[in-house]
Amino acid sequence: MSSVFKALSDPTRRRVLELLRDGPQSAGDLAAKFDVSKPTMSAHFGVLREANLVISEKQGKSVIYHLQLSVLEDALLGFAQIFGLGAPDAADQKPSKNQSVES
Amino acid sequence: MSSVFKALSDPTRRRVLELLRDGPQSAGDLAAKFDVSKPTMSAHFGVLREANLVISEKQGKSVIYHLQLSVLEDALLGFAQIFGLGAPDAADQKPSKNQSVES
DNA sequence: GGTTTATTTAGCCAAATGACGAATTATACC
DNA sequence: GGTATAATTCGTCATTTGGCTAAATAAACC
Repeated sequence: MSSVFKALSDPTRRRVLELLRDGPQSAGDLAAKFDVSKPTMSAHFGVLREANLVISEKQGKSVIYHLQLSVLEDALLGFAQIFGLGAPDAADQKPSKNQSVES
Repeated sequence: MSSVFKALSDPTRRRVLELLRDGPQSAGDLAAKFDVSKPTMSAHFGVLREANLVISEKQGKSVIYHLQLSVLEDALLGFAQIFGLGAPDAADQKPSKNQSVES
């Protein structure tokens, strides 16, 4: 769980996740979209993999990365819920925090 | 914005935010709840302050820290929304991602 | 003014992080 | 088998991070 937030703390890695939102991509295709070396990107992928934010699947000589949305969801919304945040949708005015979150 | 995720990447700092959820607290009172030295805690407070996740108010010889919930909300839910996450409350079954987030 | 109390700053250290180029591994292609 | 391509591992480096103790600052109290 801490590994997820650690992974999210780097802008390059957050960007990778955003790119993966549009569908699985190979390590090379992803790396091509960044200004850093491939070994560096590989290290970033490793951090994301270890946090289970992505899974990798070897296909031919490529490695395809898939986003694991559920892990991101659990971390982000799980943590948000601790603070009574989340679900800014009821009607369309924020009902603020009168939902008796504490007590 | 990146500073917020950076701040959230440390478990001690996340814990500080959780404690602050129950109301403002002095630096000393907060520090007493952790196993690290006060200077170390002061550095953590500095990171949280710089990310605007907390604000500090000097009161007598103490410094009172307040949680800035809105900043946490913007970062967490804002980022979650990029992925079509958020609001797991409609009725009570997750309607999953049929909300046509992309296309 | 001097002392205690609360917090931060200064200076240091070890470990982790993000970056690189070079070398390695693994697969495909001829 | 040999070569090209894709990705990772290795070794190195500079910077950042999180921790500490000691010193400095700030406010209250006698």
